[in-house]
Amino acid sequence: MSAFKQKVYEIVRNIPKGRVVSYGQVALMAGLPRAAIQVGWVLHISNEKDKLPWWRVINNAGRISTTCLEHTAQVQKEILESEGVIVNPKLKIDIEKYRFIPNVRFLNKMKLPQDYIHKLIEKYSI
DNA sequence: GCTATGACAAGGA
DNA sequence: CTCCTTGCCATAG
Repeated sequence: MSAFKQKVYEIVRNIPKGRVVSYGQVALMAGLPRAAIQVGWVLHISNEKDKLPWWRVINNAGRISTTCLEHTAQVQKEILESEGVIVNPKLKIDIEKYRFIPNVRFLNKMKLPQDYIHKLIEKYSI
């Protein structure tokens, strides 16, 4: 398994219940700022969906964007709502209200280079 | 190594 | 707000 996949798994596993993140955020935390689409791919092909809170990952527009036939957007909506996240009928979520902002300790856990972490802190003041 | 494929993102129309 | 286009980059074949 690639390091990228492992990081994605670890990050997604650590998203708190009732919070959400965007694909781009996960990519950023995995060390690949522009690999958002790959994050979706990793979740899509993952055979550990039962261990991963994949439903807490949505796109940056605050919309559920899965096309997976086994785990539909409707299913994702219901799981999120069961965690207290409000999803409107058009699958839209107030992402800024529920967005999970990682702290420095969380980033350190991801084993990213120190200078990369400092960049993130600088750029996003987290 | 090259091409096609996306559970994406950002900006324009 | 909703489409559409362009840029992106890890994988699969």
